[in-house]
Amino acid sequence: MDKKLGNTSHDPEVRKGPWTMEEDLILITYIANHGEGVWNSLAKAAGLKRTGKSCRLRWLNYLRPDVRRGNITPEEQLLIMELHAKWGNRWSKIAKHLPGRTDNEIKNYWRTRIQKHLKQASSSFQQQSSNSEIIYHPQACTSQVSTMAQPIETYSPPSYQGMLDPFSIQFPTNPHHSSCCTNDDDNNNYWSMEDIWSMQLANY
DNA sequence: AAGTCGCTCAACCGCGAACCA
DNA sequence: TTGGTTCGCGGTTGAGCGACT
Repeated sequence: MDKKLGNTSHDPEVRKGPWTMEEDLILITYIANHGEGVWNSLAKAAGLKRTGKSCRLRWLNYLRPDVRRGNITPEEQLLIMELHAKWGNRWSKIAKHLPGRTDNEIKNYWRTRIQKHLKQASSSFQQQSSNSEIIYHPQACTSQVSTMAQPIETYSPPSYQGMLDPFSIQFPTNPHHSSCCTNDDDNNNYWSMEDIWSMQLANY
């Protein structure tokens, strides 16, 4: 039993997995009326069969009205790299400097994009270059920052450029739309935050 | 067309910190 | 001070989807 939570993970009453639109609406409506915080009691009071933890995560990472969705901009990417070089994996701290971005989003972005490319870059670096200076170590919290003051595209070694194409910067066509949920025509199974918020406002 | 692979990201888990009675 | 509860963080997992074979 997880003593940190009011509910146990074995509790059949506790729902896990993806949130439904109905659950989202309940959570949004409840927070709109009562405010956020005290997540365990909030979950109970709202009638959600979720842990407080799950509610908090859902709200902070997805439902909050000020959450920015869409691709990370070059400026944001640059900032993430600078701050990561300074602080390491302090995602929440980094997220505070990127308005509308969540720690989870930044963490995922780092792991799936930046870290992967940095690893590849550094390995190709080590293989073919003895006089090049490795300017960044993904895991080194105290690594030099000064040379990081540019996006990956420009600080990467020449041998690395070719593989940057898929990593090239893409500006979001609609920053309010989640890339995974509303990026195509048939969103039968998904809903955008605009949908949810318009429904919530209608209920409010 | 079907199967496989790789990538992305939402969500979960475990732990330590903070808070409170 | 102590023990219980809640919060917040960082690491990890797994479903979904597109690309590739």
